[in-house]
Amino acid sequence: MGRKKIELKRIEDMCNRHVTFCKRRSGLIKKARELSVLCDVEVGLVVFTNRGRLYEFCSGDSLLNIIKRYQSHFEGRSQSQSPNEVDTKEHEESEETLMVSFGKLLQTIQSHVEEPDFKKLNVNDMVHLENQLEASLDKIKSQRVEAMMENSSWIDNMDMAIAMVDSQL
Amino acid sequence: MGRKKIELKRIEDMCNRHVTFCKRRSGLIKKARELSVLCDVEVGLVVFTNRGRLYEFCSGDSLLNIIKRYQSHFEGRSQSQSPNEVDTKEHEESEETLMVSFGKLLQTIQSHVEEPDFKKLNVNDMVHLENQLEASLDKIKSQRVEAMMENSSWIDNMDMAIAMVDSQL
DNA sequence: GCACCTATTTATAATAA
DNA sequence: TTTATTATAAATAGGTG
Repeated sequence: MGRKKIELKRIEDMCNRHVTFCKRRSGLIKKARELSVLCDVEVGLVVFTNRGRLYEFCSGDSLLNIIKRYQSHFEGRSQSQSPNEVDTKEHEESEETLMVSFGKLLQTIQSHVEEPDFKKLNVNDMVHLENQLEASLDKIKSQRVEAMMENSSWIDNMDMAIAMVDSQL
Repeated sequence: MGRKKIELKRIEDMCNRHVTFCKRRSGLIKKARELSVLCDVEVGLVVFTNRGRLYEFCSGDSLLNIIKRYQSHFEGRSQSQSPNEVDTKEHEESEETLMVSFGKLLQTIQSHVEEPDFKKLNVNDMVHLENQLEASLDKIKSQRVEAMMENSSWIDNMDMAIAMVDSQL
């Protein structure tokens, strides 16, 4: 709905993409609010930019409440995949290999970080490292998700586990 | 956008309300998908009817991941400050502090990875580590983007830099 | 980044099936 | 509930300040 019809794919021009993001983000939030008011339903919405910026909307007090409600919706059953955009990834890579390469990657990054002039690290190198780290993270996540599928009681002791890790860090 | 303009308040006629809900719900989800594709952002959306029925959308694998990311966004600060439509950007953190904490995080993960029974690491711990790593990555990225803004010639020697890093890894 | 503009495209209200 | 129609209201692409 504009001067021109646009394709449904990532807008490549970064500047244009950002302008469109600003406009459509506010449009989406407006629609979410209208739906919640007109139809008397609870709506929760979160948007993460790739820079890690967060935008959110919720119809009630706090999104955390809606999230709780969402999570409790799945308690006691095996986690089913969300119907949208089902992921078909390749899980062929062995866990062993995956972890070794991830470890090496971490070492490389660590050595960079430990350098006193890390801040002067070439920005291009950082981009590359970020991308590799992200890719590794994705693979590990997908493996974890698989593990979760097999052990559906994982959510029960979540709080305890988080507390434990917190104390370690 | 219809034959008539309607007020922004709860539709009292239950039948009409439900028809409107069906139409607008699908419209909202369509908009959410478009935003995520066009602007390359992560979007999570949940809708609860007052009868407890759930409708959801997310741009990635699972809403649970987006929720985790959302929750980790608020870790380590005063809780319960999540007002609607708030742009939560905190770039106040000094680069120095940022890199130190990132380094510590890497060390922690590294020690986990190096353990022989890393594969048996509790899945919940891994989720937590993933989230922290992701958050750190986001912050570093945004700082890098800022740096790029100031030095716009960065793209020129991108290929060379990537080749260099490749040979290091 | 935001506010405004205008030509177009989209969403949808009313209605019926 | 979903689907189709169609007149109309809204959203928004591209642009300017």
